[in-house]
Amino acid sequence: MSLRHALLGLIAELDGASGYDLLKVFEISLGTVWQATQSQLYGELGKLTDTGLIEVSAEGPRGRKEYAITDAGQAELRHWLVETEPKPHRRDEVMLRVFFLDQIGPEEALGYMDRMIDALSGRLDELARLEEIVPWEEEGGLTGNGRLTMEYGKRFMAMRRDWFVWARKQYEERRSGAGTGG
Amino acid sequence: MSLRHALLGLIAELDGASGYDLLKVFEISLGTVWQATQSQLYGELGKLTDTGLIEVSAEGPRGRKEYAITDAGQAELRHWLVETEPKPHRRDEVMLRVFFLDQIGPEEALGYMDRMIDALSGRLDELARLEEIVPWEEEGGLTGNGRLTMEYGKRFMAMRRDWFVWARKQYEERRSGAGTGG
DNA sequence: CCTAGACGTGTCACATTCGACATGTCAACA
DNA sequence: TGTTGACATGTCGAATGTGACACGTCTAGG
Repeated sequence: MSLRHALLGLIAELDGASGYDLLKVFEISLGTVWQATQSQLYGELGKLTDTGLIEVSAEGPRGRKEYAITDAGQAELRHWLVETEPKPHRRDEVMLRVFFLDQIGPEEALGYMDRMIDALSGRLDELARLEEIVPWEEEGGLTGNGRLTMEYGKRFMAMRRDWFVWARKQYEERRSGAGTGG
Repeated sequence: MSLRHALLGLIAELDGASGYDLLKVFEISLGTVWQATQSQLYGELGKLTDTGLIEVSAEGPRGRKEYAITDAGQAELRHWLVETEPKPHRRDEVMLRVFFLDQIGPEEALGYMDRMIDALSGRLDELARLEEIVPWEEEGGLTGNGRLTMEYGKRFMAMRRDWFVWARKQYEERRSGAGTGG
């Protein structure tokens, strides 16, 4: 269960963040690699506080609670980072559909691939635009890792787009091959 | 919820498959894009049968049940494939850790990246070996899509490995830059 | 005959996740 | 003064997923 560790890491980096702040980070910055809903987040903050891995370091207006990581939390974060191995948890709906593309007509299958190629190209454009806007040299915050993640995002989208272009070509070749041959 | 549709698609392609057979497919062939545990799978087969999307087409030795897709199931599968859009559900523990690599010492951070590079290289070797062994020209089954998935797996692993190599270099440059500069 | 191992189905308790709902505060502006 | 919208925290039920357990059958080989 990594939401716990995502929160722990975030609180360690962003000192004095509230649940609301953290939610924004999940939406914007961390969202590429890990997602969390609001109810999940507040629930987990409660559990982490109960377990003593984080603590409420200050309270602000509107019931705002600012969190800080405790020594126990730091130890747990470190343990997770250096002593446990990540297990890839593969679950990809886009690729799952590709698996069953035989089940629908060729027009629709090609349509699906075209839509995916368009969507991925769009995402790549967005990323390129975003990269120009973001103030990379700014102090504090996650921009160091943000840059790495941004590059990963770009490579990932490009790889997928290129694969779809290739798969589409394969599909058409198989199709025309079966048509003229046999 | 895509497990339902993964099963539906599989039963449509592999006629007369049992739960046990399907489990093998998840372990070997489909595992790259979608995972399922045994308890999940049998549970879902029961639900699909109750809903009338699949039916038990034959019973074999050892209580074996063979499943077939019904017209309603075919319609549902088709609906899912052509009329709904996949929502990417990003959750990647390996990349999540990268986000928090600042939290540990440089030796350990570089160690993590090296381990990832090794692991990915290993996976790529495995895939190359597997590709030579698999009888691609065989009739029936998933080899058509298997080939697409195989290529995707190769590109995905290679992309990640290359990214880690790049990120490692970035990390070292930032480190020595901060050390000699400033 | 016995037994190991593949084949085969199923349940149960627990944890995690999701989406919707409920509640309230503070600042800005008409 | 009223109201809009960002800030802010929380609960609840239902769906999903995980790992362990429980049970029974058929085949090959010692």
